[in-house]
Amino acid sequence: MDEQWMTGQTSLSLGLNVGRPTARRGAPPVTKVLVEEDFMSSKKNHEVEALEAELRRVGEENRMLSDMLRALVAKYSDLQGKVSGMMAAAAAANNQQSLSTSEGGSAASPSRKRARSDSLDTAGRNPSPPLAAAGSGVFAVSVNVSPDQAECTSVHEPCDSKRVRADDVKASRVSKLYVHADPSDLSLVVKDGYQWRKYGQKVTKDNPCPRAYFRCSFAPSCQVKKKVQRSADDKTVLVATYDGDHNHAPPPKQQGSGGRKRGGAAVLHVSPAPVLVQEQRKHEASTADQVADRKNLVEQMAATLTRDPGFKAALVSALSGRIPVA
DNA sequence: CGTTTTTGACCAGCGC
DNA sequence: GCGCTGGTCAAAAACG
Repeated sequence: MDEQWMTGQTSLSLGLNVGRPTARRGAPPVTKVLVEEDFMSSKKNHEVEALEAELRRVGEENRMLSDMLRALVAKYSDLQGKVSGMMAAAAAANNQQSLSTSEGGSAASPSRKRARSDSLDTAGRNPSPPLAAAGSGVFAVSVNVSPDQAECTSVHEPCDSKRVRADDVKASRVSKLYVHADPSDLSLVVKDGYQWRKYGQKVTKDNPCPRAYFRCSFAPSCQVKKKVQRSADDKTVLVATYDGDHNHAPPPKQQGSGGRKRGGAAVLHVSPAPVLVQEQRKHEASTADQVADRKNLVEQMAATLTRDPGFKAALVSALSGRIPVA
């Protein structure tokens, strides 16, 4: 990170009082010390000076962290806009390319192979889960990437590509969804508007929380799979990994279909949906709406994060080791 | 009774 | 070849 973006930001009232309250409480009032303890005054003075210096340093650090967080949010917003623009451009380019080569082409690249297999069920396909609107303070971020990139885009999981098989690469896209769930809710259920049937659960090596495996139960032919696991870092965050695309329209909004209770978290989908050729025009028409939605979401996420004392603590601990103390 | 969840067993890929 | 690990299967249990 360069310094400029940090210094450009000046005020953000986050209440990041890093260590300040305890320092204050630990130090007796200066005047009292000076009056009552003459013989120790010089020693106490030193302590007070040290504490004041520490206080100033912590205050400065507090301000710096606030600035960094603000800049981070601003940069995130900016990058999100750029990424969506690039994805739209790339999709448009792919659209043109596939249109020019899809008929009668013999030298099929891997990506074209996938596109062809996808085309079998392209009609009526819904590219990404129609995630339900979030409740207040609940958010999720989804990243749509190619399968081999997917493992590296997660903040919560280490890059681990050894399990990426050839047929996985050939398979359809992978997207990740981060859902802020109630910590007291132990279920691994992410409400995303589709019906899922759990077919397995496993405890993985890198995370003590079990990982649940789901298949789409709405359409038997639908090959979409979903893995849900709590983040190892933050147990309140559910990480849902979607593997593939639904080949059917989303089910009508169910109020607990089948009568079964559906626990879990409300989510909010942030990412641009993976756009297929046939849906490209529709997508472009709604790009303006999506940009506006993303802006709102970024603001909502920032508000959520800044309200969360746990996030502040984690941010402070994460950054404290990286900021050189004078 | 049909559907979903649970859970131990099984399988395949990978590293040593 | 062996052990480890992630993913899937399938029978039994649970649920509405």
